[in-house]
Amino acid sequence: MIRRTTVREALESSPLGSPVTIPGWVRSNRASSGVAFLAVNDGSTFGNLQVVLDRSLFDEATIASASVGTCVEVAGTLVESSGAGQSREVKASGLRILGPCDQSYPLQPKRHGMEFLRTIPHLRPRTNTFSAVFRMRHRLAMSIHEFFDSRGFFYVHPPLVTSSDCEGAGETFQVTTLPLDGVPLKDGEVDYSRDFFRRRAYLTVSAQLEAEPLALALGGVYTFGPIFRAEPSDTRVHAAEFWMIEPEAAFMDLDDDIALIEAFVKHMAGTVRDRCGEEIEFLTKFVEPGLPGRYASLLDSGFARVTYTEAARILRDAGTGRAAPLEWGQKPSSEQERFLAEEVFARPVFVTDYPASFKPFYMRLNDDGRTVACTDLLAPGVGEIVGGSQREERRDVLESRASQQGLDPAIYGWYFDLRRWGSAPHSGFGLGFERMLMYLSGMKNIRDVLPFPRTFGSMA
RNA sequence: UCCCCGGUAGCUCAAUCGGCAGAGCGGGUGGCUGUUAACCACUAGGUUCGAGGUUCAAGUCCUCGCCGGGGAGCCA
Repeated sequence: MIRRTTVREALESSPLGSPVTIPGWVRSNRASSGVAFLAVNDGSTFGNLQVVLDRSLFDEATIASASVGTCVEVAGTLVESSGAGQSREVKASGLRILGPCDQSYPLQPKRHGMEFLRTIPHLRPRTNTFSAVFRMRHRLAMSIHEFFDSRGFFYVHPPLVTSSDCEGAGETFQVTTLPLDGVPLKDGEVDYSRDFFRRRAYLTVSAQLEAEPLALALGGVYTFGPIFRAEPSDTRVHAAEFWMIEPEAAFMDLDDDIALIEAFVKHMAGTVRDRCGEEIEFLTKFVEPGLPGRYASLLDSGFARVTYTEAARILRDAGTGRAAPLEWGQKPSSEQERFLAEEVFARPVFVTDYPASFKPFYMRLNDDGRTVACTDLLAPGVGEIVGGSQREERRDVLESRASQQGLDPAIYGWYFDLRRWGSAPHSGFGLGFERMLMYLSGMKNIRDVLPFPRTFGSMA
C-alpha cells in the first residue's frame, strides 16, 4: 500500500515544509534548461499540483519520460510557490514512473471535440471537463441522500426486473433466458411458462408503482437507481440506461408535493454550487457561459406556478409571440414549454392540473372531472425536469380510469389492492438524474454526463 | 422513426468559381535560468469515410452505402 498525499490535501491542508509522496497523472510537462515543471492531477480535486524538478538533480531522460498521461509518483517537499499561477508547489527530490505513457496517448494538453472523446470513454475521465462532471455527479448523488434522509424519507430498492411495463412510460427491454433461435411455442404463441420467471419479464422503466406500496407502509420513501428504456429516441437528452429519483409519500397532496420538489431542487443546486466551485468555474468558462445564471434562477427566487388552463390562456394571449397558441386538451410542445419558462416567467415554473386525457391512469382525478392533480416543473433552457402527481387513492375511480386506458386488471391487481385495504392520499414525483446533472454542469449531451453511455444504436 | 447538417494529418480545423492538400496542437531533433494548455527553430506525418459516376481536371459536383452530430416526435 502506497502511503500517499492527495493533490487535494497538498493544495489545501498539508503543512508547508512537510515531506510528501504524491502519485498522479501528468497533465503537462514544461522543461527549460534549468528547471522542469510537471502539472500532476490525481482526480481528488479539480486543480493540478505543480511539481518543480531541478535539472541538476534529474537527468534529461527521466524528465522526458514523464510525458503527458504518464502515471508518476513524486516525492518531495511542499513549498510556497514563487510562480503566479498557484500558491503551493512540490519541490521534487524523487520521481518514479509508475505507468509509462508513450506518444500514442490520444489526449493532448489542448481542447478536444466531444465526439472524439466519446470514442474513448475509458480515457476521457482524465480530461478537465469529464473529471469535473463526474465529481459533480457524485456530489449531486450525495445531495439527494442528504435531502431525503434529513426529512425522514427512507431509501428503498425496488426491483430492476419487473412484470409490468408501467403504463406509457416507454418501451421496455424484455428479459429472457429463452433461446432466441428456438423459442418454445404453445398454441402458436411464445410459451413464457418455460421462461426463467415462468412469465414475461422486463427491465424497469419506472420504480413508481413499486414505490407506492412502500410509501403506504413506511410513510415517505425515495428510490434512486437505474432505469431502462428501449425507445428509439436518438436525441441529446435520451439514454437507454439512465438514473432516476422517484420519491413517494403518504399523506401528501399535490401542494405538499410541489413544495417538496422546490425544496429538493434548491437543495441539489445549492449543494453543488457550494461544493463544486472550481468545477462550475471551469465549466462556465469552457462549456456553458450561462451556468451562473442557471444557479441564480434556481436558488435566488421562488418558482412560479400556473395551471395548465392558465398556461393555455397565456399562450393564446401571447398570440403573435414566439410560441403557437395552445388549444385546451392538447399537449404543450417543447417550444411552448420553453416559452413559458424562459419568457413568460423567466424562472422555473410548475404547470399543474393537466387534462386527464393525456396523463396516466394513476394520477388523481380533480373534482372538475377533466383534469388531474399533477405537475411538471419547467426550467429555462431545458424544459421539463420533474414530473409528479397526487396518486388516485379511490379504488373505483382508479379502476375505471385503468380500464378506460385498456390496462389488464390481472397485472395491476396488487396495485388496486392498495386502494382496497387502508388506502391513503399520497403523492410523488420523478426526476431524471442525468437531466439535472446536464442542467447543473452545462453539458449539452446526456452521453457526456454518463461514464459509459448506452443510447439507441450505440454502446461505445 | 422522420427531417437537416457533417466526415480533410494522431487531435482541432482551413482549402475562393471544380485547378499543385495547408496551419496550429501532438510526435521527433535541437535551443532556452521559474514555466502556467510555456516559448523559439527545424523536421516527419495524407487511400481527403467507402464504392461508383460526371469532367481535360473532383476534398469540392451527382448516386448509393457507412459513420457521426443537430432538430422533431416521445419522454426523464
